[in-house]
Amino acid sequence: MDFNEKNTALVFKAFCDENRIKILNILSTGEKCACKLLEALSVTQPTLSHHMKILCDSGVVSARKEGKWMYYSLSHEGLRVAENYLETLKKSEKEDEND
Amino acid sequence: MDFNEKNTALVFKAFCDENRIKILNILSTGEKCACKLLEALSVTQPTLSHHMKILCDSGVVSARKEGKWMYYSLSHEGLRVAENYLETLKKSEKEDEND
DNA sequence: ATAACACATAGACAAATATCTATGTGAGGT
DNA sequence: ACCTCACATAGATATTTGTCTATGTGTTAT
Repeated sequence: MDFNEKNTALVFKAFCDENRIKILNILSTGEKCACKLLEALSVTQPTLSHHMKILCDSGVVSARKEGKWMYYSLSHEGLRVAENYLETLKKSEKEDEND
Repeated sequence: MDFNEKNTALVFKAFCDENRIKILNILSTGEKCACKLLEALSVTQPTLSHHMKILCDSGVVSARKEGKWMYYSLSHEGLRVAENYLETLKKSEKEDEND
């Protein structure tokens, strides 16, 4: 479980933009087509595409192509990386209390 | 538990910069003085100050003044907000499976 | 009171990022 | 083959952000 700072920051890039949070919230209700996300977001299609790339790169979202459509969904493994980091922060603190 | 997108993004700003991750990692071993953080970071003092402000604003770090020194530590409540959001994402997904 | 120290704030600047328009790509339908 | 549709990529631009130098503020020591 090696957390270098750069990678950790990359994972959390997924969560530090308002539009991406909106996207994540929508995906939390299940897999969605890109066109559905586009309807909900008041940005242009290339802008959505840009955010989806960041979300996929961070590992928090996974993509699936079906014909001409792209389907996006939350990645449990990606979410777990973020959760694990937060957990690690808390755990170290507890260990410190024993010093 | 109202998560508006802007606030949620704000909380996660804490985690999406490499230097701030370094700071959080250090704070995970317990409360530290600003000067200790400065030693560890190869940035100038005002830059550190800038990052500490972001971390405090996000709620993930809390500050304490003692004489001329500032002491920073992780805030469990702040971390919990981040954790809760991640948890919410996963939970909604599960609920969706029952549709 | 003055000086020194620890940190914050202001302002400048470069790099990164979010957004757009225009265009490319690849899959289906006619 | 051609067109259309859904999405990606390229490139331009404005905004945001990370960093610096210079300076301000408040605390402690002399």
